[in-house]
This record gives sequence, C-alpha cells and structure tokens, in this order.
Amino acid sequence: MARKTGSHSEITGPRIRDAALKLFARHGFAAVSMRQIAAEVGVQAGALYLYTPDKETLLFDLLKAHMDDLLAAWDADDPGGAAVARLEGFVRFHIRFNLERPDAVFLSYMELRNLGAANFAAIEALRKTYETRLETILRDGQGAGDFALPDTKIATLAIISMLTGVNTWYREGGRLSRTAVGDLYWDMVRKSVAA
Amino acid sequence: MARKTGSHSEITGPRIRDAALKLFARHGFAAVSMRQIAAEVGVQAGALYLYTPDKETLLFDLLKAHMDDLLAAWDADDPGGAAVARLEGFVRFHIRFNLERPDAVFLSYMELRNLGAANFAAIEALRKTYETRLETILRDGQGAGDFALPDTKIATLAIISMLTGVNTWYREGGRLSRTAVGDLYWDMVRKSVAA
DNA sequence: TCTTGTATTGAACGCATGTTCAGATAATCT
DNA sequence: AGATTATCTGAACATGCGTTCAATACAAGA
Repeated sequence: MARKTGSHSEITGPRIRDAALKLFARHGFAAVSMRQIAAEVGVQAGALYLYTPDKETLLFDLLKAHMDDLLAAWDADDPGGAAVARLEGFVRFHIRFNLERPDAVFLSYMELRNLGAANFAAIEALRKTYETRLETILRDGQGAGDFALPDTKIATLAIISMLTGVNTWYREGGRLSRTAVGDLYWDMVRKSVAA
Repeated sequence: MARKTGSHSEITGPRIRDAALKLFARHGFAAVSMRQIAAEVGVQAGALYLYTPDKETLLFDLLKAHMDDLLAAWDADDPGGAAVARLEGFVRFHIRFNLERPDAVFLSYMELRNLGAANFAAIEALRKTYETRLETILRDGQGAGDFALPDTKIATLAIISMLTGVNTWYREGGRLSRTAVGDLYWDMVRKSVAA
C-alpha cells in the first residue's frame, strides 16, 4: 500500500516540523531518530525525505525560522522613542515572545553545536543581529545620560541572559502571570542600567 | 593481548571521566559513543565498564561531582557578614568558579534530560540547594533594608541566569580579564537589587 | 472514466550503537 | 619463582541508525 487517504503536502510538511521541534527539544537532536519523528506524524520514515534533504537541514530550518520570527516580531513591536521606553518594550517583548515558544528557544540555545559550519554561522549571525538591537538601545540611552553602563556590550549580553532564563523556571498556571513576570524583570533591568 | 604496560585503575578512571566530560560537552551526550570515549583514553570500549555500570551513570557521576564541588566551594568561599558583602562574594565566586570549568557547567545545563527520574531528582535537589544559598542572602538583605526586591525567589533566578550567561561568551585572552568581568557584573547586580 | 502526477510505503543498504564476556597479560603478593 | 589478582582486549550480540528507491495508491484534471 501507499499514499494514505487525505494525505497532503501542505498538511504533512508543518506536522513534520512540529513533531521534530517537540522531539528535538525534549530529547535532544542526536537522541531523536527520523523514525520517531515519522511515527509522531503517523508516516513512514522515508516520507520525511519529501520535505527535508536530511536530518541536519530539518534542524537548521527550525532554528532559522525561529530566529527570523524573532527579528521580525521585535521590529514590529519596537515602540521607538526614548531609550528607557524602548528598553522596557524590549524586556517585555523578549519574555513574552520566548514564553510563547519554549521548545524553539530551548533548541536555539542547545543544538547549535549539531550544525555544520555554514549553517552555524547563519544562525549565529541572526543572533548577533538581535543582540545589536538591544545594544543600540543601551548605547542611545547611555549617550542621552539615561543609563550608566561601563560596558554596553557586556550589559547587552547580561540582560539577554537574565531574560532568557525565565524559560527555565516559568510554568503555565504557576504563581505568577506573564505580565507579573514582565513587571519583575523590568524592575530589575531598569535599576541595573540606571544612571 | 590484554592489560597494557603501566595500566592502572587510578589513572584510567579519571582519564575516562575527563574524556567523557569533554566529549559530552562538545557534541552532546547522545551523540558521543562509548567507543569514542574509549578511543580518547586509548583503551577499548569494553574497558570502560570496569569504571561505570553504564553510559547514563557516567553522565550522572560527572554532574553529581560538579554540583558537589560547587556547593563545597561556595561554602568554603562564603565571606559571611553583611548581605551586600556576601552578595558581592557570591557574584564573583559564581563567575570565577564557572569560568574555570566550562564543560561541566555546560553539561549541567544541557544534559539533565538524559538522566532517569531518580538521577534527575538528585541533581535538581543540589541545584535548588545552591539557589537557596543566594536566596537566603537576598532575603537577609531585604530584611535589613539593604535591598528592595518585590520577589526574592525570582530575583535569585534572574541573578543566577545572568551570571551563568558569562560562560556563553567569555573567551580566554579576550578583551576582558576575569576580574574585570566580575567588576562589571557586580556593578549591574548591585544596582538591580538596590533599595 | 481515464490519465497523469504527487504522496507514501516498505524493504533494503551498510554501518554504528551499548553492553557482555571468555581469554590474555602485567603487576603484585607470598 | 610461582600463584594470584587486577586490568584490558577483541569479538560477538541484537538492535537501531540515516538514507535511498522501486513499487503503489490516491487525488486532480481532462
């Protein structure tokens, strides 16, 4: 037998990416087999190769899509204006965006090492671009006298690490709402950069 | 042939752990085979089983040893006294300790998911214990009026995330010395908790 | 209804995996 | 020197891996 009833490329493609994202995040790229992904989708392993040339490319496409989403979403969300307001926007955006897609965030931090050199460089460039968005805000605020930062580059990395850390402990339905988390982190970030 | 000249348990044991730590950190637990570890040590794969009952236990022992080291080292380093001084000690200690063993730190953050439930719980308990050390300092300072923290638990997690992030970008021989990094992070942490 | 093209199966490829174990050697003890 | 013990080899086990491809069944268009 072949070609199941109702099978369709526009359905199977996204389902494969969803399953791969979930499984890679839970068990790690190397620990997940193409057969497991296929089983999750309800398809045989060979069918995956209609949608990706190989396993590494499947991972790369997930990471690339995540980084593209991140940059596009921030550029759409950036309030502009004064540095303090933009920084608050960034803090709240970063937490909200990351909490909405924990698997993709986890993958992006954990599985870069499974990429070949060229693919790695592509993702790394996107990450740097995102960091630059924040660094620009910090440098503007520093220039305007709103912030007192001995090293804007390090401050950028420190803030992003702090914000991304939310994903390691936040649980839906826990003690704090997402908004409350944003309030708490904005309070700490605001003070940490204050003049 | 068997038993090589100069072979000795007290030498091979640590060499296996060193090789496993390095390879697991670089490529991920699932991506590293027992044969690769054995090759790095210069021994056949079967010989590893004189030193560990299985692969997961080898990982667990590495993580457990790291967490034990961490707790013992902080308890020896804790300056005591006023909360502000203790917090500064903690910030500088955490950065210094983690930069000295990047592979173990990386493993501890990445490979917990490859542990069975019991082993996972054991490591998780040690991590919580470490977090409590910092939280106690923050609560003491809050009580003494030195800090202004709406939520000491979240502040604890935020600070640890920020500090641990140093390992993702710090490179030996780079622009900043370890001491300079400690200065920069202590500046940000001090302000972020300030009353 | 018949044809064409797309989506899928299922078997196969060679190779790697974690783990076990009988046998062999070197170090140590008497 | 001889016996014992700790250390390690090398082959084997069953199982699983990523990937390819001819065969096949369904959907869509004429």
